Amino acid sequence: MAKRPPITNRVRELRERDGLSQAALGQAIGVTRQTVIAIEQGRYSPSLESAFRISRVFHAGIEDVFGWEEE
Amino acid sequence: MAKRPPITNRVRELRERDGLSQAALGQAIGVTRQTVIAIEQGRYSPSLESAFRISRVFHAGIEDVFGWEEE
DNA sequence: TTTGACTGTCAAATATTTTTTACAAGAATT
DNA sequence: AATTCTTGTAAAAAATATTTGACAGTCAAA
Repeated sequence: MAKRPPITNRVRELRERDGLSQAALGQAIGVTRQTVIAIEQGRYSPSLESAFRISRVFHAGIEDVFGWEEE
Repeated sequence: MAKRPPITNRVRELRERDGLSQAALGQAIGVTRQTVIAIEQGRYSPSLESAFRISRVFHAGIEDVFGWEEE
């Protein structure tokens, strides 16, 4: 990836709110721990599929978890 | 891609509602015509970034355009 | 009947996301 | 002190998304 995507997310905040480890969240949505780390750190934006799974774990909508920074 | 993703979308419907060609939509969101075709046909799900851009073109939220099929 | 705009397909190449494996360090517990 | 859980890093490989270029069919308009 060239640059950080114009997408923000509250994954870490919500994950800690629910007392989940990165590994546990990864398992819940079907990705590895490293993927969770990369998403939390904003190193890349997840697939739409991962984004849906993540938001559903938190019983939220995608746009409650992920934000769009206008360019 | 192995299988179709569990994601539905109303891109074609909204695009036609707004009288946009596939090429015009692609240009508006910064992807090629072939990418728009593939998304409309559900051959693969877009990146979260493309999904945001698409929904904003239609002045809608992501979940107004893309649907999640529970598995 | 030809031209242009639109949609579709296909294959190969490139870019990005995700996995796998391994190693390291801090905090809490035993 | 040793163990366990958690987070972090890194690099290579694999999977998936996207691009590029080319060719083809339909339809409406000129």
